[in-house]
Amino acid sequence: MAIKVFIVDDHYMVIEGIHSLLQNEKNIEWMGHATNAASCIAFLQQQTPDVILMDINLPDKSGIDLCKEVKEKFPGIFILGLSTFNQQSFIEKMIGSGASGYVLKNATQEELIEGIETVIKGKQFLSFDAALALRKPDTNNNAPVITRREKEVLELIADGMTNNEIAQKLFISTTTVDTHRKNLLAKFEAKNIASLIKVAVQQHMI
Amino acid sequence: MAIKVFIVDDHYMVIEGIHSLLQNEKNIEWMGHATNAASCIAFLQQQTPDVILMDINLPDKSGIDLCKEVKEKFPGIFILGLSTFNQQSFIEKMIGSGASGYVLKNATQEELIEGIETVIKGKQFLSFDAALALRKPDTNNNAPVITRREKEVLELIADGMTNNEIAQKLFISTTTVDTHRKNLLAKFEAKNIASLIKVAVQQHMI
DNA sequence: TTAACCATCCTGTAAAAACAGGAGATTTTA
DNA sequence: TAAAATCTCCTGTTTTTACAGGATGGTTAA
Repeated sequence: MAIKVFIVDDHYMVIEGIHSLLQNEKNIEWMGHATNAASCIAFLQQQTPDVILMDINLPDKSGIDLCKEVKEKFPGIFILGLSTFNQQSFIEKMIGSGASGYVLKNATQEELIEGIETVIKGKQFLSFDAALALRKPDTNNNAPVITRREKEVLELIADGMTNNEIAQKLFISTTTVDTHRKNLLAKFEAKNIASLIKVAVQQHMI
Repeated sequence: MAIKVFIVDDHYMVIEGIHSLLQNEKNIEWMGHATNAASCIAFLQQQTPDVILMDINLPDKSGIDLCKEVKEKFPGIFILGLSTFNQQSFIEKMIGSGASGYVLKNATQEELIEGIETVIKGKQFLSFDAALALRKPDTNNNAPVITRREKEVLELIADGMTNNEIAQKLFISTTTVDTHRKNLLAKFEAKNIASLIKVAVQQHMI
């Protein structure tokens, strides 16, 4: 029996690309597509695919949230994440929300089909690059591990607040905020906040 | 005579999608694809397409730079930008670098073909959404227009350099760097450099 | 050909960040 | 439980930014 595949992505060209990659596979049945989370849910109330290929960037809600919703309402459906980003945090969140794996949009036909055939068996599938990212944490990635409080302070700094303002907002001393700032600079190996913010935004940490 | 089309995009699924959208068009000849700027240039030294569909995000250099390079070396080729982003600044830069227009990746088959057929005549083509973005300047987009020198200074600030260091690097006075910094803060309506850098990186200005 | 814009430079002051070098209390984890 | 990590706080000093309010010459575009 063919594997029933449905796709959710807001880019028509990606939908067409995947359709094209899968159309000659006898083992795979194309059920159609949705370009947003709402119409995906509407479709699932009518029909039940085996695997959903799901973008993490949708116009109405994030793929991570949609993933969670689908897994709650339709736990039997396997979800394979789909994204241009190769970010450890996204991969982890997607899998944390119930996805069985992850395929990059620059994956080949073979990888895509292998991914679908792997997750249908209940196994996990990670694209080559994605697997690499999970296996060696923070090698190329100079984004450090920061604590919850440090992240909180960092976000307020990035919003333009001074140490004093942050201290008042968090009900802590200005010197404490300064310490967090100091530790952030050390962890990022940054010379000042300007270069730190650049890296943090580029790494999607804020 | 069929229009010879070449595509540069690092996502295999997008390449497949466009191929699929164009394969039944008798008026269009598919020349193939490149997944990075270097192999695109190498291809152009062998063969000459009429239109290049070009992503703005490539692994080795930005589509904006590649666009400039192609137009210098092969001025007869028309370039149609291709992106998931619908950012005014990107559209403007792409066209400023010699592109004849812009198609979004969520465009339909009709839009894509219309785009190709329009630019081949030497006319400009802008996707519906892109045209809208150009028509209402800076409604959603709070990214200001900055000068070349300001951008240069901004990038050095984001790299962690102080006013003094930047002044030495650019052979100008520290007070001049301070003035640029002052003007940047005013243009971005930012309280300090931290919040400015955040916005600049998010808007892909640096 | 003016006006607008751009890049350059200046003096001065106040605020904030960066840097050094601590230390105590709590929470997490091995 | 003991070590490690985290969060909290402190006193200083130096460097850097931010802000105010100018000015000059050059380029560009109505």
